[in-house]
Amino acid sequence: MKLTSKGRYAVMALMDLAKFNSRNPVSLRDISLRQGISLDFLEQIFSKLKRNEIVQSIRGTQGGYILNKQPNEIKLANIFHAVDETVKTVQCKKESKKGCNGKATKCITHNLWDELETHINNFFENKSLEDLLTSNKENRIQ
Amino acid sequence: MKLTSKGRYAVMALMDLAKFNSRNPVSLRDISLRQGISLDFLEQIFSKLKRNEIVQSIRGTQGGYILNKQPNEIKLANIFHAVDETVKTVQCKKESKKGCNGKATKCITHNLWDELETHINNFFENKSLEDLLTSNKENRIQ
DNA sequence: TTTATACTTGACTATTTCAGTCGGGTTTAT
DNA sequence: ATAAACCCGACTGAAATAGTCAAGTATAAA
Repeated sequence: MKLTSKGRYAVMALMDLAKFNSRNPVSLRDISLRQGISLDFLEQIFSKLKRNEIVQSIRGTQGGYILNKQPNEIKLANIFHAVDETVKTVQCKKESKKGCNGKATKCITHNLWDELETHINNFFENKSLEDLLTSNKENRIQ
Repeated sequence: MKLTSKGRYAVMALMDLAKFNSRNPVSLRDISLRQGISLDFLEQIFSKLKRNEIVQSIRGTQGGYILNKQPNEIKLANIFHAVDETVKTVQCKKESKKGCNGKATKCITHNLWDELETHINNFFENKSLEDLLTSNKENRIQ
């Protein structure tokens, strides 16, 4: 099981954004430099974040992005959902009509993955950007 | 984030094994047919399960595999560990000496992934094969 | 003792996903 | 005007995944 970089970068970038979000928009170039993330990749990510109304963009010189909500209103679940980071425990989820493994019935472990998915989603839904910022401040990391 | 088929198959196969484990060994061929998993792939998986002392093998005609422990002693964590299914939330784990993203310090989100990893591992460590069998029986699936 | 069943091992491969790159835009403050 | 920034879609190399394939060895049963 693994999380992809896209989701991780999205969280890193949004934390960065929240930290420097004092009035003025923050450019992706700045985030790219501070966090060590490819600028092109960041653009892809922010295009999705914008579409999902997590950030607003301001074009032109001196432009950049700003948060579209308060940090405590932005849950990890929202972020991951925005960048298509899904918790697909297992393929049987997709073709839920015909059942798993090509058979008519649900596979023997189906409920397990359901449960796990819920377990992980709970974690993501109870964690906001603000929570991350606070715990980050306490620990004095970067 | 996703779980691979190897881990899922391992769990399916062990549940199948536990169910039909009344005295006689169960052949991979039977499991393959019942669960719709490639025999060759099952062989790879069971080679690991054996190495990790989760199952025992009996060679020759009428041979097969049997569980090496009671179902309540086999946790999901053991199974996943055996088949190299790891919860790698994020790459910064690997090179923990030099820090994440190539910088000297931990990345801004490091603690988050640590926490998530713990959260998921708790789930796996508190779930045994027996638990799965019971809840499966209740739901009358397959 | 032959034979069929079943485990054992390691190399190979097609497909998909990931993480990013590249090349073109458009908008707007200065 | 021009440079800084956002915007957008296509492309690509590398790695991981999900198997396949081939060539064994062990053993129960006929």
